[in-house]
Amino acid sequence: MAASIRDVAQRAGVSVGTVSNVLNRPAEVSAESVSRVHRAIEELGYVRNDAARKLRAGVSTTVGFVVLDGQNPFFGDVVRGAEDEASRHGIAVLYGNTDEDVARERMYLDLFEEQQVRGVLISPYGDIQPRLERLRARGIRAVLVDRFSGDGRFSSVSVDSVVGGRMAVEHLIETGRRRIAFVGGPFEIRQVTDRLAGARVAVENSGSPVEIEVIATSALTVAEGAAAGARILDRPRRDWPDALFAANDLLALGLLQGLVIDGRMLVPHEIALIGFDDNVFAAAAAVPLSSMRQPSRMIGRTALRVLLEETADPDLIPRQTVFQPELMVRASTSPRH
Amino acid sequence: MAASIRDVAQRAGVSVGTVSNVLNRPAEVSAESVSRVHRAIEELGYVRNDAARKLRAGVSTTVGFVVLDGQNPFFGDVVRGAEDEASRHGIAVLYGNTDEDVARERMYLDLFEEQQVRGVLISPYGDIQPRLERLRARGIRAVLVDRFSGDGRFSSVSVDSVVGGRMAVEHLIETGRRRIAFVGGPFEIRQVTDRLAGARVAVENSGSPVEIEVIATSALTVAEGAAAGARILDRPRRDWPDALFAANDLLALGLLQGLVIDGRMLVPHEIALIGFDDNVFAAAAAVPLSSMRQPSRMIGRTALRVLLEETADPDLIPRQTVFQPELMVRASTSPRH
DNA sequence: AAACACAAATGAATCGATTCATGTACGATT
DNA sequence: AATCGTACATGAATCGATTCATTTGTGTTT
Repeated sequence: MAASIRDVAQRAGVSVGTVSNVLNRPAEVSAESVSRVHRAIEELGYVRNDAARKLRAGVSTTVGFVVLDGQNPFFGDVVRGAEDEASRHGIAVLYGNTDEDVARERMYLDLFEEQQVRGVLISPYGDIQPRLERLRARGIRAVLVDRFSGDGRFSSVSVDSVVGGRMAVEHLIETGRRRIAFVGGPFEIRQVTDRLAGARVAVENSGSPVEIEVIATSALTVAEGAAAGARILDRPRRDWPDALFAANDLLALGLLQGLVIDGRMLVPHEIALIGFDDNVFAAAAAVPLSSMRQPSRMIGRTALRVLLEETADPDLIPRQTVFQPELMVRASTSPRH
Repeated sequence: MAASIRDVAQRAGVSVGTVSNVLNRPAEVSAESVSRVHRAIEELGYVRNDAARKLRAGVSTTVGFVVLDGQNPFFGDVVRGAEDEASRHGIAVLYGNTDEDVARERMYLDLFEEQQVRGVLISPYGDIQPRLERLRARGIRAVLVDRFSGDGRFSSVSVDSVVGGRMAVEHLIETGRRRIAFVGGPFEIRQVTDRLAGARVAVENSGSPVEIEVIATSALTVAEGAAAGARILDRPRRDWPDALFAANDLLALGLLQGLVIDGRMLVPHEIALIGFDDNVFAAAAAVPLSSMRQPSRMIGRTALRVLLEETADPDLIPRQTVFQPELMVRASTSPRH
């Protein structure tokens, strides 16, 4: 059997209370005891039992992160940022992927509640306000990630998607495009509707006669992007848009692939293309992809930091952190000639 | 305060033992009691305290997964597969990213040990055999992922990288290439050396006068791939290889980007290119990328299943599961003309 | 020498779920 | 009527770390 704190105490010739103090508040213990206890720990290969610790002290060393789409490099980066910050505090990130599925989302929240995690980061899909309220009643705080908390009941860390959508389309208009299509969906995802809303604002603000249409997809994936691209090419040429704004880079990369005819890229000469997220593959695409950069890692770090601050001081009122996206101009939106 | 099992017992008018039985072995409890207990649980919003459960029963509902490179879509898929299987068993995956850093790897293993996870999945970087032995001594089993366990002390689930490397280069040779460069590194990563070894086998087996050189990279990333591509173009044209085998798709996609001159792709006409992993972005690249497909999700699922079987029956002896990679031929390795 | 202050160490009580030896009730069997 | 078997239910003991009221020890002050 693994050594317990009692074994360590016996070996070091001190009481269990002292061992616990060495572990948790060494300043209150004599140097002599500290070193004896450490030696005993070393010799026995003692490892603290987190379950017992959590049970008695009520503190947990894990936070849960419920992620919308684990395949998306953007979320990979966000998780990575949260993890970086967490590891600095000796905290582990329990990670759950919902894949835009309400049942899975619910399951992970249940699991985290049983585990009594220190707190929860979540990029929500369904309407989970009630669940989060319940968690809070239990003393588990939540921070929304990549999603603004409309009513301010929870803290959030996100990027302004409306502004991002506007900037993207303004850029398309400035470079001379007039027939713009927004490619994205499903519209249950808040980021999608926000980006579209921003796009519409840009169109309305432009003095020029710009048209915008919506091409709906059923998911934000490469495959859906490619399919949407093929659908566009099926139309008579005069009905083609001259610019595409994809709701994220996965779609955009799929579109890029779909917009190849006989090995000839239509991008950017016939059709400009801009994505959202600026993931690692955007710059690396054969036609380097213009995109709206989100500080993904920073979002993760910040969300974790906010969460820890809130759990440290439960009286803190929720706050919304909003980052601004940044336009990355690359070849896929070069003006024609 | 949150309701405990005692509160539930009181409300339902039964003993705590009965409540526990309802939760864990309902067959041994009368239907009457079951329904009363369920009603009480409902009314109180009772949620089981996992810490107390783990402390007493010694069973954990989490497994740890130590991942080499969380940014890599390949590992994203593997994690996803493990998660799918786990959620089916009501188990959560604690996930830690090492980013090819020995210290981080160690940190996560410590954390998992404290948490007394049910078991550990790990795609190892450093030499962790001793750590895993120690975990086992504590009753925590480990399964190696994407890495064959040389001495058979642990179970493993992986793809035969040597065979994969051989198949990739055989394909290059069959399509008429003769000056092959292997692009990859660091060589601390076992998969890299295995793939190179396979490549060498293919060269030796070929009757033809095929040359192979090694272009080393310091990481398996898109950026490193692009840099390697630029280095190749810096050479006088007669020293160019006519085919590249990249150790993974991230490198290959970077190479693709690097091998663009004045908007003209050198791939596949001047240089053929094949990657490894067949990640989502491979098929979507502007020059669709030939690659060695690994059943990534299946690897994750299988690893988790093996782990659960072993923890259920500690007497099981370790077994090695090896999948075969599959050659996906796309435009990037088309014969010239 | 007595009184006091302070530092350090002690160990029993505690967190909440599980387990298991023991108890109870009731019908079946002799 | 006595005995037995079965089905349920009970509740005290337990897991291991933490906490805190108490004790012990040492030095200082009067």
